[in-house]
Amino acid sequence: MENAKITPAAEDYLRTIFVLGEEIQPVIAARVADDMGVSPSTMVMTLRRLEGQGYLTVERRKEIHLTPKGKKVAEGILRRHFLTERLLTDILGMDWVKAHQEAHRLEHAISAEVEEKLAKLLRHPSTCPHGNRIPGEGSGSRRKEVPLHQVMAGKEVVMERITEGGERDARLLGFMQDHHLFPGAKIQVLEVAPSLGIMSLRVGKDEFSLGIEAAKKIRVE
Amino acid sequence: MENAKITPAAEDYLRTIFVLGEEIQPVIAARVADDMGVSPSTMVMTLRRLEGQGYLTVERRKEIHLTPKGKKVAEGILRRHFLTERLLTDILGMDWVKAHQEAHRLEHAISAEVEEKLAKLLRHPSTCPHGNRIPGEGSGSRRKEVPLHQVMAGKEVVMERITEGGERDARLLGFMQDHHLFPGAKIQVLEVAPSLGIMSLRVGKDEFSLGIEAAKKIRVE
DNA sequence: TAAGAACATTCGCATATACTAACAAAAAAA
DNA sequence: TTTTTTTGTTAGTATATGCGAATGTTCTTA
Repeated sequence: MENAKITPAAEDYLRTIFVLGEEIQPVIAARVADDMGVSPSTMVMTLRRLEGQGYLTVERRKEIHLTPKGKKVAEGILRRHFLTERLLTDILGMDWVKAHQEAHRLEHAISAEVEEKLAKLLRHPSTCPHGNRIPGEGSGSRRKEVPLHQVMAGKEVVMERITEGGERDARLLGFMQDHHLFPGAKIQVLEVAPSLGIMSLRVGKDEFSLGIEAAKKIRVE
Repeated sequence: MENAKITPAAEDYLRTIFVLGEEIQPVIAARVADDMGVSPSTMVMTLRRLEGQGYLTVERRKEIHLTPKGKKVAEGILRRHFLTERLLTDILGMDWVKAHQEAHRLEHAISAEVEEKLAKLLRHPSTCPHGNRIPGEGSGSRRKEVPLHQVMAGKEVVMERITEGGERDARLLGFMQDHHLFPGAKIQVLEVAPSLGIMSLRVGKDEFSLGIEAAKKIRVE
């Protein structure tokens, strides 16, 4: 087949569309443009190119759907992203916050062979440092997870992961690092105040508040 | 200053010009174009851009000279290239031949911070796997080295490095790997036949011939 | 249903990179 | 010095990415 070389930018679009598709129902150009911080006109052109290259289709209702080919690219880039994050944190000792940004650049330069060696070196980790599943490692034995903001006051839950979307929020990541909110951490939900858009949490002996919007990006239990 | 972001392609040009400058006297557009496998017209346009951005100057005699700014970029990319090669060979267990090619892509995606962590993890290696000095590590305590093709028959020498230019020759790299011609290897020069363009070597108990042209890319003693 | 908000599209433009083809200039060889 | 070879330069094209401004569509909501 036309195993045409794909550009970093195209990989980013496909990844975004894929990730977005796991969170919102109809993935539409405006959503993607928002997410990528790109103008509407650029979006139109890019979608045309990607459609022409067989990575996706745009339905009558303007819904964007990845083809198997496009999905494969998206999962591949996600996998390399997560493996790179693990390399950066586990082997190079880089912190949570930066690892994501750095991986975002490196992921496009990693070949199938390096990807393989990396997975081996890291002993085939099943998740990235932020708790997200690494495509292609282990089966989908994902426990039932709940967004943190839906947990009722009084309950204790275990932090599972930050969504892919949340990973890009450096401030949130930094905040979580400061409060030791890592995957596996036990969280006590003290209070939920939707009217204020805030919830109170305790991790260990540390009590603090978190915005509901931010809590939506954290999955627990 | 105008700390403009530099593109991967520009980094490659600057690196090539820098490396070429260590091997041939007047670095001229045609040389660089050859080396990069790019058309003359592309070369002209690119040189204009790079000159306009203050990375280099083109003298009256068409000689290309890097400015301090350009040299800094070139050394930086070389340093990241070599560190990446070490990561690939020493940590990931990748072979000599592939490490170079892979590093060539990864080097452009490595930030100052990752570079630092990498150097630390690798314990500040002074050379790349092919024996080339890593800029910024240790002083220039380079022993006097000689191109292999200038060694007279009967002498025994120690393999020092493959030049940066030679690193890109995958065939040569593979050949050397097959014959255990790594930095530090002892080489006995059995015969030199310039008329045939060939010289005979012995490494351990392995005797073989090598082209003079290839030998020029190997530095010994 | 009419108005406004949200979304998509077109147009014109810009940059970095690269090519071919034609042509000009300079350097080296005969 | 004349010829040949090597180099450099222009011009015209192309692709991938991106922008803003103007214009259409479509959807929602009052």
